[in-house]
Amino acid sequence: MESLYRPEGVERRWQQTWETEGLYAAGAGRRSDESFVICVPPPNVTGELHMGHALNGTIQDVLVRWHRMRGYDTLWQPGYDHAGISTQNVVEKQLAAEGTSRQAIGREAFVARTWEWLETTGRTIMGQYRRLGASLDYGRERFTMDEDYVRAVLTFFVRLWQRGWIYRDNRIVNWCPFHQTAISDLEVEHVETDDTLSFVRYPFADGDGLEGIVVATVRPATMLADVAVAVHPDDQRYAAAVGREVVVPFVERRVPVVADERVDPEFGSGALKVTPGHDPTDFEIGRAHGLPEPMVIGLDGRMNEHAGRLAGVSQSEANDAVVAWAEERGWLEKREHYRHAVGTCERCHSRIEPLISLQWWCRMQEAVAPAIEALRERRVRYHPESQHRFAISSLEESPDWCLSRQLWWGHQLPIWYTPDGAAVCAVTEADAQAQVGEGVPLERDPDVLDTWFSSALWPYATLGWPDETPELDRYYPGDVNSTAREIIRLWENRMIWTGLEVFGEPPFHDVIIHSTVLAPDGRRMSKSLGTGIDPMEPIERHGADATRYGLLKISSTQDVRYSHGAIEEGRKLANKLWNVARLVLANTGEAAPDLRPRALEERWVIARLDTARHELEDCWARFDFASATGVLYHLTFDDFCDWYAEAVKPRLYDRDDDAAATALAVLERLLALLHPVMPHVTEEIWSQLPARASRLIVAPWPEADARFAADAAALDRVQEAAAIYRRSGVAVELGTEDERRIFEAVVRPGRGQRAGDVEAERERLRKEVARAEQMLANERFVANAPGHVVEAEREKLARYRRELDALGS
RNA sequence: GGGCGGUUAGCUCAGUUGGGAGAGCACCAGCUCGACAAGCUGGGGGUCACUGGUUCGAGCCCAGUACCGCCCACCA
Repeated sequence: MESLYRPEGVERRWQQTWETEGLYAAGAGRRSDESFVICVPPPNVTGELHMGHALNGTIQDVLVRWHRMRGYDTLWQPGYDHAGISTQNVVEKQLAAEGTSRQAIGREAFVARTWEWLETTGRTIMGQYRRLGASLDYGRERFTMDEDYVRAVLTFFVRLWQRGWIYRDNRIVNWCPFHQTAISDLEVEHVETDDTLSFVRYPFADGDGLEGIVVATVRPATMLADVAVAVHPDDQRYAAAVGREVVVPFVERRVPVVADERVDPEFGSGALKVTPGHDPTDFEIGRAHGLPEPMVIGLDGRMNEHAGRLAGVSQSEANDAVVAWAEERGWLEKREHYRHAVGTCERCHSRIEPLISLQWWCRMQEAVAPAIEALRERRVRYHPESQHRFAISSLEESPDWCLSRQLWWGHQLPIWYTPDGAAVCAVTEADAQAQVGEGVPLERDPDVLDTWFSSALWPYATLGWPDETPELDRYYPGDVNSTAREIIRLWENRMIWTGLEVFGEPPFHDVIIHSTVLAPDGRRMSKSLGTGIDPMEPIERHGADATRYGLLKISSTQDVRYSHGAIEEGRKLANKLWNVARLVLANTGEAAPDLRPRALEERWVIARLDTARHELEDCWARFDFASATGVLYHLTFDDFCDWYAEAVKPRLYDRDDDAAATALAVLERLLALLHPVMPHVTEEIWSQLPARASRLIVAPWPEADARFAADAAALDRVQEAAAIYRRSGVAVELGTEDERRIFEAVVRPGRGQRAGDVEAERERLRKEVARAEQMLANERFVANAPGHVVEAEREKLARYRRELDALGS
């Protein structure tokens, strides 16, 4: 064994071994009927592992490995999301580079081309998960476009249809002119943008031309589709105007002035031009007042055929034309700089065009009610608690879900139209035909479903639903789900309500919302900012174990900075472990692991290991992974290496059989405790221990062992004496042979120890004594402080006095 | 605008019923002994963002302020 632990080869070797030996598969090492199930958030099939995946993968793997060691039937379900827009985007770009387009090659060829691309280039992340040491059951990989999965999606859609929650309506949507599709509110990214606010006068139709109402707009081109001017009902400035008519500039159309509470009297002039066709608020006002809904902007983002002489021109040209027209007539009051948030497509960053379009929707209110109840009753709990409240309020606010997308890559809607326009919904065309009768021609709706629709079924569609499968029976409902904060609405909440809809039970009982990992400078990690750090880099440099440890260590709060130091600490820990194992292995001869504690340091370290076991279990149960790393670090460095190993070392050199057998046994326990976080180095060392019954990955998690709990403080006197000696050079008298032996072994007095400063140490202790005396002399403290606090203070005082006494005065 | 998180050592961060300010890294010094390309030991270094309040006692609880960040949001 080399003295420097080199993770590269070791980690890859174990990753392969575990997988080929079937130890990642569901049920490996199972010793109990209880199951433990996590489904991985299906990454985009086009994507690569980023830091968030690495942290999330580590968190899930720790829980899975811990439960596997405890004998649960564990299943960690892997797979991919087809990522509708994203994937279509990639392939379209390729086609563009080849001088063609999806329209040119047609839908069938396009979909075939996408599949082809996926086979060659997609699906890279699971390889990266393997490199992280993630013990997913890779043999069960599922894809949201698998044949069976598609059937699940369509079946669920039909179910919603039968519930009466699916409807088709002309409503305002977020239209991406680049992707040529509607996208949901949640896919719109608001970006601060510099703009110009134009104040334009709308003269009264029956006035002399100078009077009128001034409105403010950043998009003068939409004036062509204005159907009213709205003011707040309580706004006295305009009270007299309500009911009159004004003339829309440029188009010179007469429109009414209406009163509506959605208008903010504080903004601009307090009057709002109403354009139901191109603005969400205006759309609502329009519907409330029964106004028409003309549109002047087309699906390509340019002015359409209803824009009169501006038809075909760009919006910015149209803006200029309208403003110029108003200015010529003196109807332009002013223009001012204006900075505001503009909706953009999160994939292509095109400016979103709100426009009215005919789409399929899902009514949400009734659908999510059971989920809200489940969350309130804590049958599902989000962690941390703040996210639980957020999840509930998100569900309460659920707007109807726009399900249709004008894409080709995805699950085509299971809806067919008859020649007279009636829509029927069925999983297969044959079923649809049966509904309308033989001989009636049917045409399938060309749209596909929102990508998140299929993700919402992930926990059970991966287990074979809608068929009744043994997997579904055994592994649904699952246990935990872990994901990023930003997809609580998009994914997490939807899995909960669909699971309740189908099974009456939520798909898991705990949801971990993990930290967002920011760049070291505190900015968001992103490719476009150049702040991204590829997790493969620390993995290759310092090892997956070190990276896992480091990511868990920093994951204490909701936004955390990536820290190289934390990963470095993980590397140190792995190296330390490796070396203490060398010490033990090199000096235990033919001994086999057997717990035969004969000496103080052995009973003590067993007690310490048991305390750490308990603390770790507590951490895992509370999903407090950051604290767990601290427990492991101090257990290894301070307790195991600095005290136990140093104390027992001379006995190992002397070939003490009991010490050797015990050393191997306590090392086993240490490795088991570390395994969920640092699986590779622990398995590597484990494989070199004699008499292995199994791999560490499926070895039993240490049982509670309270036999030596009373010895947890056994080294206190020695540790006290060591501290005094190291600072002052004075060796304090110790009571027992064991204590003196350990002191000699660990502190090694006389070997290069510098003189120390006795007087400085006395002074330090005198101050402590004085402070403690003062505390205890304070009657209010003694009367009000909890008993254990006062008692602790008394003990401290006694100890300091003892130590001072030992130094002589 | 709403919600949430953060502000503690040079850096990254712990600090869980309020009870002597901590860790890792970095820095300085000593040691080097048969695991440790290092390790061990000791040390310097902090108005716990700010202002009030509650309390015998506040990093922690309350009110407010200021910055930083994340998410959400239709103010044209």
